Amino acid sequence: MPKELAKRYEPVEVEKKWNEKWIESGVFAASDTSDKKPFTIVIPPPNVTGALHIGHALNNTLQDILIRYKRMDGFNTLWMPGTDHAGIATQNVVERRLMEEKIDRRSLGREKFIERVWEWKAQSGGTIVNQLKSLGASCDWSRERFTMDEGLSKAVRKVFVSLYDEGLIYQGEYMINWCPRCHTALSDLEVEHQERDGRMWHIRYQVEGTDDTLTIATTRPETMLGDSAVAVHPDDERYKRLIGKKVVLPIAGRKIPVIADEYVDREFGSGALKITPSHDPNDFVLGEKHKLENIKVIADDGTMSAQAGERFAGLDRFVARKDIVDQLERLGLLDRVEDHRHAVGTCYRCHTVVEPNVSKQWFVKIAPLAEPAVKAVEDGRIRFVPSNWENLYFEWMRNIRDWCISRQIWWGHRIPAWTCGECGELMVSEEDPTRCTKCQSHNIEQETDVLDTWFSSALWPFSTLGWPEKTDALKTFYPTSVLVTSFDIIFFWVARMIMMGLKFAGDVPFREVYIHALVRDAEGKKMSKSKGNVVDPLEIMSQYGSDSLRMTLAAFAAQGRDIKLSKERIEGYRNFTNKLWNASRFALLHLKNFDMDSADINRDDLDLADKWILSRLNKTIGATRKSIDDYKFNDTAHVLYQFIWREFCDWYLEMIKPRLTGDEPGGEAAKHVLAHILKNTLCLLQPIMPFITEEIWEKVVPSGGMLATQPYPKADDRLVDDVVEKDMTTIMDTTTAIRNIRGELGIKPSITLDVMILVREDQALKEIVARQIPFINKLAKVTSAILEKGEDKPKHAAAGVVGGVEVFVGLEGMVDEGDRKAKAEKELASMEKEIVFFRKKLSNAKFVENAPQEIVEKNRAKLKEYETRAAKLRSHIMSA
RNA sequence: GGGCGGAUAGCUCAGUUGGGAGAGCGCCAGCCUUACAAGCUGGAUGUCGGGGGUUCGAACCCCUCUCCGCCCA
Repeated sequence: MPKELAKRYEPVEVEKKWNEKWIESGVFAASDTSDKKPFTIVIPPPNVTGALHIGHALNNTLQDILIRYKRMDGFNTLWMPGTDHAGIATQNVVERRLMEEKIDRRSLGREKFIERVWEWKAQSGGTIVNQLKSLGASCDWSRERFTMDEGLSKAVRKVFVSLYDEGLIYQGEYMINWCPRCHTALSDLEVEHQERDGRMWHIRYQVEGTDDTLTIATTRPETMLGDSAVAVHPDDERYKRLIGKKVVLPIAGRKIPVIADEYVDREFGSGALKITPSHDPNDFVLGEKHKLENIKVIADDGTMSAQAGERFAGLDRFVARKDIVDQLERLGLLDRVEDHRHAVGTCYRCHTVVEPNVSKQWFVKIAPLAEPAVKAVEDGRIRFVPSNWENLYFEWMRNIRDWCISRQIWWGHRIPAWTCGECGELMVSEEDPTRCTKCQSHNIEQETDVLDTWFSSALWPFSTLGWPEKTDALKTFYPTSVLVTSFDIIFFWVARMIMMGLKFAGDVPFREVYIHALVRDAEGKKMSKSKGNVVDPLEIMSQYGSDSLRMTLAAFAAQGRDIKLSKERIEGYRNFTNKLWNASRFALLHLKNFDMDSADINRDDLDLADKWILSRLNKTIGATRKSIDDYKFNDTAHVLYQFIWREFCDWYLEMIKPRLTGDEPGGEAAKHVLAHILKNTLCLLQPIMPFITEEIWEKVVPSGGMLATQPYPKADDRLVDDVVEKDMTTIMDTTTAIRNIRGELGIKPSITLDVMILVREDQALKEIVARQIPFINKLAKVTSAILEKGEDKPKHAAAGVVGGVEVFVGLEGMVDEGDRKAKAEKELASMEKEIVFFRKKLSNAKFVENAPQEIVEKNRAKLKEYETRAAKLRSHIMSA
């Protein structure tokens, strides 16, 4: 027997309770060996030391909706959870904490520092996982992984070594992006370009042995100390005569050649380009081509190096810039200065301006990996949803450059390469060597660099399943079903997983990639702590409950558009949670002694409303399933919202009240249907709002299992009945027509009105309406009766016409005659407008000829309906 | 400079084989109506960014212009 619901829903307590119960009972656990069809998602691993932000909330809500739906629908469902070690970000956090103790990591030493990071991980690492749990994320938590776990680290080594052995990993001196603050190389992707207001300095270089000068233009005068040449276009008449000559570098006094290269854009700046191979990627390329000297004038910490000259060594690069400009000005070599807006590369972790730098790094040769990865998407083995992201993916993959994977930090997977101190032999191996493989010396040292965090993330879909071991989990769950993520990490992560999955796990890592929106603030700006415009999901969850947040996020998760979120928008769905609670409370009040397991809708005493709500339920089931299958979560939320609030609560519950309270027969049938609808509704809603539905379910079926393990409803087409829906619509419209008259004429709701209902032609409809009179009475607060043929229409009545039904609301002594007439005329006027519209359309021969018969008929029917309604109204106005 | 997305009610947004424009919030009016005032009932609201074209018919297809966002160089 069902139990009562508390008067109010208290989300915080309820959520805590179910989190514990779900996890204890193991309902989220997947089976490595099961006959059921698998459905797998690997979580995009959040930073282990991070905290849940609204983007996580959206990302994980959507995954959880899919997972819970599939679990209920009978799949062997695995949602693999875990966290990422987030090398640079985590190292930065720990460094900052050490700074508070006035400790520099270098003085602490590598080992001690790593210890501190592990300590910090132990201290804060559970936070985000617990936050995901409070969100309701139904991961198989027993399988939680971390990118630095032993197993995953083994996978990293194995991949590194085999790529190296195949020649796909190499070490070399190339131009990379250097963050002087994080003190590490970054991949191209990790550089964010920001538009900034800068300057363009035009500087005169003296041509050797003459009074002639050559003016170059630069946005970075401090790099001139490292210039190795000046380049001009070979066909540039202005400079042709200087090609092959030398110019004197101001301040430094070095002589550098003037070279010709078609790369130079004659229109840009002065048309003469200073070349600094050590500090500009394009100059680096030109430098290689023309065999120019690399002079590194900016050190790794962002200050000028000794090579920049004594006067500048140790100066910050931006201080040096100012200094150099001042000197040039004094020397009269500064031709002019222009304002110039340009893009500046910044570190994606700390937003320091990155310094292009030539240094020795490890790279992955990407082309051989990218090719099969492109093919996998081209031939549909991986599908992006929405599909337009495929273009972005192709675009990037076609222009992809080798991936710099070494980072000069300490926190991460240390590169498994060793160098012999005696003979210089380089050894790369999975196991730590104890001696040099060439000269047997024990004097060997491991590479100090660690790998880019994304290197290990790229293996996530199979490393978490036990690879390189051939585990049952891997066999059962790989390839995974879908990856859910946002577009900003398609390059960082999605593309790399595809490459690595194909290379090492022998198949695509996932069949589909669902790309969801970015969450922005109410004005559409990106949320950030510094702007102070963040919506904190934890605050929302404690204030409104996780379910309200989840429902809101789902409702706004339309494909292809960002989500603008604010508290007010969440309140609407908090109200919906409340509505669901109260409707369930009402239902349970009336189902006190009802055996919920016996709910039987195959009865012959069902009323119109019963059949209607069953028909609506089954259409809703179909629509809900389809929308989740299509990743249209906003549709899912919308369909359920409309069904529960507008149909179930507003109409069905109101209509069965007279039967439930015994004023009308049929109470038993109503209870069976009510129980059925309630149970199904909870099932349908569970993937989006797991907590409240589970809590209600416990009261609805105390003896049954958890809602999270119930089968997901399947639509039963036999219960879909369009005739019933049409009849019910007539009853609803009739009710609304009466309410409208009351409202428009300002009659108090407390007054019970007398209504006569006339159905002129349709005998079947007349019977249906007659049967529904008690319910119309209740819903519109009237006493109504069917007007028989020959009976007089009431005097002083306001008339309403709905389809085949006319209503006459008796208003004697209540309303001014003029008001009543005015209302009828207003309605007539709007109807006549419709009639004109349809007549015109139907009198167009071309329309009738060309439009599909179905559409023409539809228009004819509408015209006819409006004409009869208008005729009826007219006669009422005349006779009133 | 190249690419992608967006412009629909006051606000936020739905709207696919082209067939009389929708939701939520807000607004106006009226209500304690035995589940719910976080609620109930009724109501108002649109040159679907501008212009042109295709079509019997365009929010939707084509061209063009304007504005806004994002990504890449």
